[in-house]
Amino acid sequence: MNKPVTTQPIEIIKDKRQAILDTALTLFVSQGFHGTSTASIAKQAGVATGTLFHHFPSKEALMECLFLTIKQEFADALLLNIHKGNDLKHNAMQLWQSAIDWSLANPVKQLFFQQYSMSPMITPKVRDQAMNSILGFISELIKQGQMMGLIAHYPVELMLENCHGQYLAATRFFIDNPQLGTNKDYRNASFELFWKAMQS
Amino acid sequence: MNKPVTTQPIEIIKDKRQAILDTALTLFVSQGFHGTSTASIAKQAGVATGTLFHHFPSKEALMECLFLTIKQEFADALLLNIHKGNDLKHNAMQLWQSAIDWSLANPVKQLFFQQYSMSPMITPKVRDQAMNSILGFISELIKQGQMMGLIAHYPVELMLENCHGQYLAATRFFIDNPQLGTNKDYRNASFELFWKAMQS
Amino acid sequence: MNKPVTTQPIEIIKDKRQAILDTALTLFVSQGFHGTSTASIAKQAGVATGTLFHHFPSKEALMECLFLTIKQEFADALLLNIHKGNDLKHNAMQLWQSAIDWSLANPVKQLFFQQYSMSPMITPKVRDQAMNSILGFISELIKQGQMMGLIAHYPVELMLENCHGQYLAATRFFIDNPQLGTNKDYRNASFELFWKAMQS
Amino acid sequence: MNKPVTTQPIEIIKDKRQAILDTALTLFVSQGFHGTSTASIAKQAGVATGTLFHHFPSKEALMECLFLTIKQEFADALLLNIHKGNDLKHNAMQLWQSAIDWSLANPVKQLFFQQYSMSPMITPKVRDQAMNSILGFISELIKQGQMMGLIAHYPVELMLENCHGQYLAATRFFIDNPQLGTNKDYRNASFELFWKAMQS
DNA sequence: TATGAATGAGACTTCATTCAT
DNA sequence: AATGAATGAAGTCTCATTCAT
Repeated sequence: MNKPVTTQPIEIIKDKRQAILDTALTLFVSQGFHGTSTASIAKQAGVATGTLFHHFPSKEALMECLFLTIKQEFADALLLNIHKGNDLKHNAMQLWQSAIDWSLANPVKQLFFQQYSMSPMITPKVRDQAMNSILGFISELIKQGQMMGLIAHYPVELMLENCHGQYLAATRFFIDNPQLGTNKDYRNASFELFWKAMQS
Repeated sequence: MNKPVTTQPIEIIKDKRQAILDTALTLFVSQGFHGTSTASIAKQAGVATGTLFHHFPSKEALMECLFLTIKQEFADALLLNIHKGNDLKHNAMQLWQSAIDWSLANPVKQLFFQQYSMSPMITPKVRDQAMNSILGFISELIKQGQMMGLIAHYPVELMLENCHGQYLAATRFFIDNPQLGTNKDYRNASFELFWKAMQS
Repeated sequence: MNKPVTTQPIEIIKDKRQAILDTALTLFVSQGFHGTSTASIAKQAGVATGTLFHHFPSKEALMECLFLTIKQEFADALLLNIHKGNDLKHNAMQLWQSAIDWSLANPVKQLFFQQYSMSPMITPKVRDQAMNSILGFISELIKQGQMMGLIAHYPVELMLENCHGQYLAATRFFIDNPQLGTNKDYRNASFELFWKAMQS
Repeated sequence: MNKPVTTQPIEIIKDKRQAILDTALTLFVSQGFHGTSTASIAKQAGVATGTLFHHFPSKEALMECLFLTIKQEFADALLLNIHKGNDLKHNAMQLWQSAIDWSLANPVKQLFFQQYSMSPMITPKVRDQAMNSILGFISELIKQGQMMGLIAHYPVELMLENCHGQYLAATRFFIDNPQLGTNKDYRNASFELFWKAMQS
């Protein structure tokens, strides 16, 4: 029996490891981490139960890999749109809108963050690592702004946490109300709320 | 055998149902919902496994009861400190400080909210019910402020979500840094960030 | 607080012991012995869980009491209609019709027999005792008929078992098809099948 | 390590699924459905508890599978011995004797039928399906006999139920008195009782 | 007689993980 | 790399029964 030289649809060629990650994302978001069995991930991904454990040593490891992969995707999307100009507010706005855009383009991944960023499923070490690498340059922006007198002089760590909280709130709102995601008024309002809090 | 005139320590008299709720709170926060077995709750609460199910039909029902009970406690604490004066900003600050105070006085309960307010362990129906009954008067305050020209004219639902997000961020910060909870500068800063976002 | 002198409806006055027996009958038939908890019997009978165990030392004892009580009821109904005439076939028919009548008048009790007469819930001792006391005079009738040359000369124990089997089949049929219970043709047919097997 | 050329005893080669079915049959008959724990089935079958649930989604499903499997076995045994000759009574006798033979050769399976054919453990749907597929050709035989004037003209469904009842009675008798199973007189008597009821 | 909270053994079932193929 | 039958520990929940009131 010869192996036929097929030009199969992309989805079928896509390697099993990626299929497992994709399926895990969907199921973790819709049913929770403990509500999702490795068997169900394997089944829906179209692989055998054993296969999952060839690619990931454990369920926890799969979760960690998923978390870091998506965080990296998010960071890449943000970095792509950073054009350091002289206008700090403009830069901040671009960053904010990029982040909102990404969350609207990847609602399932954003829901994944909402659910798991703070959950005990993610070890603090992994969480902090992911957070800092992303919030690192936010922190820099805030310090710069303060030195330039454009940003209020509150403790930086408090402001950082506040940024994160407002961002989560905004994406939560837009994901719950998808039709407003393209509405200029709402989009601007979400940034203005944020910026007013920050500015001096 | 005479019935002894007991002056038992309060903790022992406290009924078993409450002991179960208290223990569940602690364990859910420290080990997660799925990481906590009903057997361990019962054991640590000093009751038999069957007793838990005598008072709560299921583990989920126990969680729901716990969530609503604590939300009510929080709401009661806030309502106690509302003194409607003419100065809107002052009123808002009192509310904000009451909320922060409560979270510092009840750090475990606050952690419980951080973990479960957005989790799939809580039915959307229950979550919304709890949210609306509490955030209801916040919504009213915002609308009043807008009519008086003191609060910015952004969509109310977006502002509401933003309030919640900033509150979660502030309590997260103070619980992670307990020694700053009594620091006037940090406390004021947390309110100022919030208020600046809101004001017109 | 005075106890009012009420003339309560019979159902409420009916003593709790009987209420427990009645409820147990219904539930055992509809949900099976193991599918029925003592708690559910007590609840539906309108008594406390403990009360059941004041009247019956155990669930098994309740079952046994129920079984014997109903068997006795059935036997009483049959004996009432026995008028020993000279016509053996006529006597047999009266007996047969009485039995069918009883089963139609007490369908739940008949279903109870269908389910439990042969089940391991009833100890063989109790079962045999109940059986023999009733089938005793059937046995006598057969022997008489054989001596008179009216009944076929097969082994009595085999015929006895056959009688029982045909009776169960007939009641099963009439209970499954209640509208045919009053149909003369079906009623006569059920007896004729039985009698033809028996006669010599 | 070479794969040994095993000539293992048949019992050990027999797959685990079958071992579970066999053990379940024995235990359900001797201890009842609810008196038999899935753990005890697995243990006595020599497999892990999980294995049972790998092959059968639930205890109920195991019961259903067992019931249908045995019913099929019984039907196969009957069909094997049907030789449609011209003598209807002879055909009926062959069928009757085959059925009794099967019950004597498989007493445990027959006891299983006695206990569970009418029990609430078996869904009415499953019960009817099994019954009809087997009793289907009995029904045809009766109709044929009636057209040929050999069988009494009573309602077919009533006669069918009667057949079943007499069959259960006969097997009950022979299983309770195993030494009479080979006794010609008793065997013939059991058929004659049946046939006399049927004939016109 | 009646109550119903409390008990704890034991039931069914799930599931992450392994391993021979 | 891939498979999927097998494992057995651990989880949630049920329930007959007791006992202080």
